[in-house]
Amino acid sequence: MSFTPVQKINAYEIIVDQVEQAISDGTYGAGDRLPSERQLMADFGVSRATVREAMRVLQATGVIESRPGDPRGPVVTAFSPRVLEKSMAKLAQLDSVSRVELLQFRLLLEGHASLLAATERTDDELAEIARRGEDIADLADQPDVRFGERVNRFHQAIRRASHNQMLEICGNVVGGVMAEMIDRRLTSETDRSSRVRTSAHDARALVAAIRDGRAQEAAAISTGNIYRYYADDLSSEETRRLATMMESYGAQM
Amino acid sequence: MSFTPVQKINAYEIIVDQVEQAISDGTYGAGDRLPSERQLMADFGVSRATVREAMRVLQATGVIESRPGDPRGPVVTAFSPRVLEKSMAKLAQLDSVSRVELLQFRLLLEGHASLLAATERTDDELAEIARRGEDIADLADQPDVRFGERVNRFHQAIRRASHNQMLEICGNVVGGVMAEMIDRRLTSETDRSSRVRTSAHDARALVAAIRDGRAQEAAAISTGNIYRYYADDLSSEETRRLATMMESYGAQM
DNA sequence: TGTCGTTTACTGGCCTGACCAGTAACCCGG
DNA sequence: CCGGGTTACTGGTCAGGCCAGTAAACGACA
Repeated sequence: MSFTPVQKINAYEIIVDQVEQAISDGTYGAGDRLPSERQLMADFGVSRATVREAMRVLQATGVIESRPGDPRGPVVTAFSPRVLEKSMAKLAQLDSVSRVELLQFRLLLEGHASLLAATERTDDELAEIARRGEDIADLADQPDVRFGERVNRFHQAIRRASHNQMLEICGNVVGGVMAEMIDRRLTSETDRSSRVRTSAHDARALVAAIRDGRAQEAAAISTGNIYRYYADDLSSEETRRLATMMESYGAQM
Repeated sequence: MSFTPVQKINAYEIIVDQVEQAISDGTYGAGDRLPSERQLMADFGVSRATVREAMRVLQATGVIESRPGDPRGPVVTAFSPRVLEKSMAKLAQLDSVSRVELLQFRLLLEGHASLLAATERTDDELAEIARRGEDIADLADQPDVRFGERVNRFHQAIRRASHNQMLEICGNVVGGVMAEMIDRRLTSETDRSSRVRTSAHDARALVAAIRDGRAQEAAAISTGNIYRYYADDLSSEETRRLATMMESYGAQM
């Protein structure tokens, strides 16, 4: 016989749980309106302060949105990756998550996004990918535009064409975090222009591979490009930890 | 010239931002104590209700923990993936995410976890993996123990040995969601025992591959096993969407 | 009849002030 | 030096109130 530890639950938590339950069992769906705070206060038999704390939590976790003055009450929001992004960004910036881990994870996501995009993409998506790819080359004449962000948009189009939402969202998060890191670090102009050149070149090759459905090649190009971007800064230990993964994609190191 | 949309910021949000800022710039670190609500109320020049709403948000996002009666005030918590897990779980349970997408994503994570574990694992981790693998075989005599959960624990040990926290956390979430799906669906006893047998067999092969550092093989076994588990239920279209990925791991379909 | 401003009845945001149960440091008697 | 009671705090919750904002209902005017 085992005892389960008693965990005292605050009043506001009960409200949060009930609302989440009501949403997950379909009582409320995206776009529906919750009762007003004053109504909830009567329904749950608690004070308004307690209701408000519960609303704050639901709002912070991306479950509802509320706006002062709207007589229709708080609205149940459709899923948005905002919360996911924030917590993942926090994880990524954490000291305990090393650069290698982040890079490994990114290679993994981008590699497979390219792989899937090569077979799943529609023609419209291919066109969008190609357009974003050309945008990178244009960077050569635009010294003030952020490089990391532009490249990330290219990869974003690929992730979308993978037709896998989990992959897409997670990739967007990690890609966004790393793009920001790049733009914060990139200072030297000569360095920038050389990076623009190689990235634009890789992008064209990648677009071609995706166009022709050469999935493995697409993955190899994609991961190879990302890898080479960071290669200079890596220690030998870090390089070793990436080797197995790069090999699995058949990419050049 | 572009204008940025005005975004009204609530009082509590300002408090949240300031506290998060103070933590990210090192003013407060894990384990440190925030001032009491009454003190913060004086510091920020707001009412206690507002301070409390801010505290609730910080608590919900896993930044602080607070306990009634503690004269030392709320404690700044070390990062915990709890929030990330929750939002990830929400993503995985999203209706718009299809079975194939979830399975694709899982194959991706488990495949690379096995790949990395083969080269990065310590001896202790290998022992733990082997132990969890044998636990699966034991299931044959324990009809009441949940199959999906047990297999997930095995994979969990592998994910841990990959030495990549992002991979580990995401894998745990997706693995957990799918394990639950399995246990909800698995009813027939003859079906169960046959699945136990094949899974136990695959687990032994996987442990051996990881032990010997045969990374690619480990990934192939891992993904192959997971795939075969669901293969019967897949439509031909779903099978097609998985083919490219399975091929990239060199796994049998 | 249809349009457009105004009213109105709400909404959420925030404040004040209060009571309670819990905690841990402090202090004092042994 | 030690142990138990005291005390000064903590967070949890409540009641009631004011404000600015919103949108729907309304009514006047064309």
